[in-house]
Amino acid sequence: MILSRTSQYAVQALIYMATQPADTPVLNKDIAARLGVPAPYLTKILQSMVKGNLLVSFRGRLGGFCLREGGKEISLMQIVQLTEGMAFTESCLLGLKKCSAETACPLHFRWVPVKEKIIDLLQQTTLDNLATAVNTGKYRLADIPGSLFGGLAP
Amino acid sequence: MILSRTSQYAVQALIYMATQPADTPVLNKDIAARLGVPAPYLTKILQSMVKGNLLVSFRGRLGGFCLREGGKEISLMQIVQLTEGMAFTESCLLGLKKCSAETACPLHFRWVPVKEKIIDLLQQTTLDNLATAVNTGKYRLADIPGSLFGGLAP
DNA sequence: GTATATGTGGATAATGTCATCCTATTTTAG
DNA sequence: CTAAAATAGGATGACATTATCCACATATAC
Repeated sequence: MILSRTSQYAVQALIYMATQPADTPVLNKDIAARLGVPAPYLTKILQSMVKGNLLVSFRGRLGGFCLREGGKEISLMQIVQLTEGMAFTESCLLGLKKCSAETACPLHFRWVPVKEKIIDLLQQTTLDNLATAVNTGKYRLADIPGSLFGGLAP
Repeated sequence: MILSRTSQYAVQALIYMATQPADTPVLNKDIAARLGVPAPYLTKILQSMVKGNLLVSFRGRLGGFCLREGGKEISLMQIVQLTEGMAFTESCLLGLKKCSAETACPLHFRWVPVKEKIIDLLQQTTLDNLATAVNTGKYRLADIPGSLFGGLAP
C-alpha cells in the first residue's frame, strides 16, 4: 500500500472540502458521512491538518473546518508530509535506513527515477485540480457514492 | 512505505541466496544473521516462498533452502505477489476498492502511468541482476554490513 | 442566561502486522 | 540405533495503526 489509511482519509477529506463553498465551514460529521469514514478518527486527522496549517477550524454552533486562505493550491505532497513525514522522499525499497548514492542498496539506482515520478505526481497535483475533476461528476471520492451532489438535507 | 517489512525481508533474503552457490542449501539462521532480521519470522517468510514455488527446502542435517531450478530469473514482482497479493496491480492511491477507467477516483489517470513504472521495475528486475550488483561489492543488502564477503566463520 | 451544536484533547479499545515460542517431523553423522 | 541439526506448523505475544469514547471548552440561537 502506497499511502496509509490515514493519508487516504486526509486527501479524500481535503478534496471534498475543495469542492464545497469556501466561505462556510464544513462539518466533520458531514465529511465522514460523505466519505464513509469513521467520524471520530477523521476528527483527529482534521485536527492534525489544522496544526499543519492546511485547515482552519471554528468551534461552537455554525463551526466546522475550512481550507486555509488559498487552500485550493495545496498539493497532495503537503498533505502527505503531514501524515507520513519524510517517508516518501527518503524511502528505500528494501527498507534500509540509509540508502543514498554512496551507500546504496542494489535497487537504488533503479528505484530513484521511479520515486521521482511519484514525488512529481504528489507535488504537481493540487486540490483545485482534483476538485475540478470531481465536479465534472465523472470521478468518485469514496467507495459508496452516497449523495454526490451536495444533498445533505433531511 | 511501498513494500511491507515482510516483502522487504523476502526480497533481501532471495537476493542473498542468489549470491550464494546454487547447489548447497542456505540455512535460515545464516540468512537471518547476514541480514540482521529475526530468524523465526524469516522462517515463516521462507516457508511461504516454498509454497509459492520460488524456493525448495530440505529438512534434516545439511538441510536448508535453495532457489528453485532457474531461480536466478525470478523477478521482484513474483516475490512481491506472494507477500502482498494483488496489491500493486490493483491499488488505488485513495484506497478505493474499485478504481478503473469506468469508475475512477480523481487521481486515477494521473496515477496509472506512475504505477506502470513501478510494475515495470518489479517485473524487469531479476535476482540475477541484483546478485550481480551485490557481488561487485558496491551495494549493501542490509543496514549493518556484518561480513559482506561471505564470511560466516568463527 | 440557557440550551444546543460544534471542535479539543486525553484516555482507551480493536485490529492487523510483525515477531517469538514450542513441539513435531525429517535427515544425516556416527 | 541414537544423537544432532535442520525445516514445518500451530499457538502465542508485542507493537503500531486504526478506531472509539468521554469530559471539556467554545460559540451561536433563542
